Amino acid sequence: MIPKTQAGMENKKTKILKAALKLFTKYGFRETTTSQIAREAGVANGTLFHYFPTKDDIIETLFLLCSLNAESYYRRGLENYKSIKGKFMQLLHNWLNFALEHTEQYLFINMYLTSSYLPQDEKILVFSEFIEKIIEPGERQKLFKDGPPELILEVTCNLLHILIVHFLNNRQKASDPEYVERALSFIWDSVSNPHALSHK
Amino acid sequence: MIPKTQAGMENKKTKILKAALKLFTKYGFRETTTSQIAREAGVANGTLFHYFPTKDDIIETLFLLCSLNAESYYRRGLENYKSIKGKFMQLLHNWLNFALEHTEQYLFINMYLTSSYLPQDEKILVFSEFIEKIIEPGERQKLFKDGPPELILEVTCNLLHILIVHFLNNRQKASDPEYVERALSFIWDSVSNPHALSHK
Amino acid sequence: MIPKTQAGMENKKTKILKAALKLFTKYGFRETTTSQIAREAGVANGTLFHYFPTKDDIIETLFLLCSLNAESYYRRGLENYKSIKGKFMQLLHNWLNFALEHTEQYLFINMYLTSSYLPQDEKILVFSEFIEKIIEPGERQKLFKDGPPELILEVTCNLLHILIVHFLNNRQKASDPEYVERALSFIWDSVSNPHALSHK
Amino acid sequence: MIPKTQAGMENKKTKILKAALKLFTKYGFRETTTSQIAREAGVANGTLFHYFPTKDDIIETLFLLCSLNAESYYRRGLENYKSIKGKFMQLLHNWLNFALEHTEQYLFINMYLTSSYLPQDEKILVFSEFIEKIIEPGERQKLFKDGPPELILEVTCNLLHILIVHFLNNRQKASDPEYVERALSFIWDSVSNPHALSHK
DNA sequence: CATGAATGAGAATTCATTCAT
DNA sequence: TATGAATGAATTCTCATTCAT
Repeated sequence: MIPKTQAGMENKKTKILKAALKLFTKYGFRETTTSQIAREAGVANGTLFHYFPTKDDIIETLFLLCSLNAESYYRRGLENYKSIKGKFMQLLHNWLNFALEHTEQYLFINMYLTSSYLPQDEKILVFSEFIEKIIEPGERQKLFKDGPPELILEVTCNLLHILIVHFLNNRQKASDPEYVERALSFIWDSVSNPHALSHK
Repeated sequence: MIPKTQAGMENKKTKILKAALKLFTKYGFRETTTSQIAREAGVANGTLFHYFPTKDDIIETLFLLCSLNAESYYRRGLENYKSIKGKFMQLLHNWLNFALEHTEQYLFINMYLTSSYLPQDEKILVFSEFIEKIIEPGERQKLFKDGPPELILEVTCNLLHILIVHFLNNRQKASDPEYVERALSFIWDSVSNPHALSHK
Repeated sequence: MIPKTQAGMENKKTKILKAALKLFTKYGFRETTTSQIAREAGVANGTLFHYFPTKDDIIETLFLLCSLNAESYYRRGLENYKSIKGKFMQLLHNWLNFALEHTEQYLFINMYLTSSYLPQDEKILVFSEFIEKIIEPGERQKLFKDGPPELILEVTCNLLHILIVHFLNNRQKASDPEYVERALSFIWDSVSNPHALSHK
Repeated sequence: MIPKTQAGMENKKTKILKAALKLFTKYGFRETTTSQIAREAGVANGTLFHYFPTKDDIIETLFLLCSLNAESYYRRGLENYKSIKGKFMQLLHNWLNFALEHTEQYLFINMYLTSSYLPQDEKILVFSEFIEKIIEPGERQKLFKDGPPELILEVTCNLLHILIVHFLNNRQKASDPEYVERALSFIWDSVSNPHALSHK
């Protein structure tokens, strides 16, 4: 995730971010103190504030970095699919892979988006593209159940999250493509219109 | 006739719990301080600790009370249904009604179960009965999708929560029995085995 | 100054204010830390913040109290004088007496009004009455030199301050009424119009 | 020809001093941080400490430099006057001119001498010459009011400061020689013995 | 039972200063 | 000489908890 550029200089910043990522996902935002982060990172307390003026800055920076990394995942292979359902399913796979390969980052994004630590309006909508490219076109094709796109998004994200947590706790099952496929289809089944002719 | 002193005693304890419930659900566990609770309850700071040795005790007590109240709701009318699906759907209705009538209590239970304020292992499993009475029998009848009962439970609870929040924000829709029925069926659709003959 | 009411309750608050008054006048606002004040007052660090939410609150409270005390001094005997000059001179004596009897309080007021620690606009004009009752009427009678009333006030206050500091460092001279009278007349000489017939 | 390296060296030192002078007079000693000074000077944080081992060193150096500059002003034209009053008045004009032409330097000297940032005993008496050459001889001639020379000095400096601030805020008035003359005479009137025959 | 003053262990943050390069 | 990353002691302030009354 965080670039490991020219040694020394970025090193401490990286260490701080790594420590923060680890502790935040383990204990929560408020439960993690800046001195814990500094200690875990092996730097002095003041060093942390040399790089990040406030605790919130660490959180925002982490969110930005994790989002960028996630983005590089969730676009993958979308062009291979013409159908909405194909794109939808691919996106679920992409998120799952991201979560499997960058578990802390995935958990951090989830924490950030659901936390009450930060005011709602500061949260960037990472999923706007998902709505624009998949849900709204899908609705025009009557592929999804009736209801506001936000609700479809909510249901999708939450079900996906549950399944992701399931796979994180049972990593061996994540190696079985068939099992994964079946699990992820539940999501489509939940939000798609059963009467639609979704001729894949 | 209830003796005055005892009434008084219960009064303050109750006031504290009510204040805590209100503030916790509004601002979160860490964001609510014990002195805020005392002020809201109209009692002295020390009085709060007379009844509850620690802040966590208030939270635990509230969870217990809310759980008991919830329990009295979610058993309602279950005996009217023989089929697993009937019981399952009734249970969803019960939770929804509980949330509509005791919104703060419902939100508190949800907060408690998802919060990182308390270590995971302290959280009591409120839904064990749900698993024993509905999911496990249902699985034996192949009514549910394959997967561990905990996963079915998780999916059910999360979808239900999303819908409940939707209804809390759109209370007038909650008065339309047909709309409610349709919304809650999505949950059954998500977790039930489509190939099962669920002849109610 | 600070009321010593019913023992215990006010005690700590009083101790804190006394300690703050002493340290602020000795070392300045920024140079005095809240823990120094707490230590000097013999109370715990948190106790200080139990009574005063912020450091600035201590300063504001002290200023208010000192101002009230000063007020009770600088009105004394003014009614005995009909002439502007008589009132003017009496006021100088009153301030001097206040400074001699409540040195720290006088120094605190002076610090507060000249400090850059607090934003200008928060400073209450303690001398508005002086301008209204003495300088402006005096100007209408052409008793003072030409110039904005604020400048007359400034010169008066500054000269007075210099003399007060002189007397604080040479207290025995303050016991010589003649010497005091002569010293304070310098101020009148500086700001009064030499051509005016100030027939006392 | 000035060697490049040396020029560079002086350059940075000068930049730091200029930046410090600007910021100190604008915000105060404690309110100005060393990194603000470095930033304003356009040098690295460490560079500042290469030239000045401590923050206080910057302040002391500035005071020395400003004092030297002031000195070059306040001696000007003194030799044209034989009388004490003539010299006294010339000195006031010199200070005023210094303040008008080097406002920040004047304000810095004033700040330095009145600040509680530095312990009293570190403050050097800049005005010893004033006392030796003007006040003490003047007192022997009974030109000044009775009182210790330090008091005469204090009164003079403070009144002068008030007037200087007045002129800094009303620079157009400083261009009117007659107005200036009248304003500065107030000072002489305040400290001089009215019974003395000050036949210039 | 009830009070609320008192506590003190941290919390986030600041900043003059150091030091390796 | 010049840099700027790194430091850590100190600062203001928070808050769950205690305790004498």
